[in-house]
Amino acid sequence: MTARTAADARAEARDAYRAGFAACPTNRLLDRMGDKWVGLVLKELAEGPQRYGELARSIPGASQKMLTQTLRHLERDGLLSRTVTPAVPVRVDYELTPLGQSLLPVLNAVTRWAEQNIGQVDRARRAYDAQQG
Amino acid sequence: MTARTAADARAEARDAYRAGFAACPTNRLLDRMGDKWVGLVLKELAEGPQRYGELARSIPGASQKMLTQTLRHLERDGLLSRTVTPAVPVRVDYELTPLGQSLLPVLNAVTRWAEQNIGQVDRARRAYDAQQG
DNA sequence: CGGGATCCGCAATGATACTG
DNA sequence: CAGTATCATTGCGGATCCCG
Repeated sequence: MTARTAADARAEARDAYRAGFAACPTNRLLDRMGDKWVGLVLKELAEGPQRYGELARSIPGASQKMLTQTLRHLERDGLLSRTVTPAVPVRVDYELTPLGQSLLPVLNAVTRWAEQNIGQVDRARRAYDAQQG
Repeated sequence: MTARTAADARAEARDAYRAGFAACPTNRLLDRMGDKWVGLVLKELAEGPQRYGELARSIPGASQKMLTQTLRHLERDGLLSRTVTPAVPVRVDYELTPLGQSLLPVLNAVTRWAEQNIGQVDRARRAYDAQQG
């Protein structure tokens, strides 16, 4: 059948919308910042360059894999730079780029809102949960 | 064996750290905002109250399930209110609460950075990909 | 020291059908 | 109209072993 059902139309609209959605800068950024360890890594590097091991010790919650993956993503996006110093043993330093530093104020805005309003959120959550299990 | 291996110690450190991590307001907020459709929904409701169907049409990329789930989460966190008007057919309106509105400037900060810097991010990404496939 | 490679479980996401 | 219920998928996050 070549009949165009309503479902087909909806599916097409979805796909078209999602193409635009994936390209939307805001959502791309939110997606990145929503990555579990991105916020922590940026906060750590905000205070200065650090070696891989230092980061790993500062953020013991992240597995090696996730820490490396997070660092690679941020490097790919140009938010931080990775510097390898050939020696024995090898030394690798991570540092925020100017672009990465320009993101810090945004991150701080998020942090400030979160700290100031987390109480209200928790109260709302308790009220919601109490009212209807 | 009751021997305490280094792996055990690391596992404990991880768990302890993660408990604190889960409680960190910033990460909780980033997690929520990172939810795929939260940004879109907030942007839509920023312009005024809307009915469920309006939202669904404005955001065709989201399935019914995900839209409803997103709305429920935001309602639970006290960021928006859900008003049911008993009628035939039923009418349900969603509206940002003051708390939800107070989050808009933060979201706008994210949007502004994203729009201004997405070009650099894309350039960095192309450079990274070109250099090492 | 700073990873890479691999395998795995589970939760997030989604498509579809049905309901008050 | 505004959902709920159900089932399928997939990929994130993680554990573990190995390497230069």
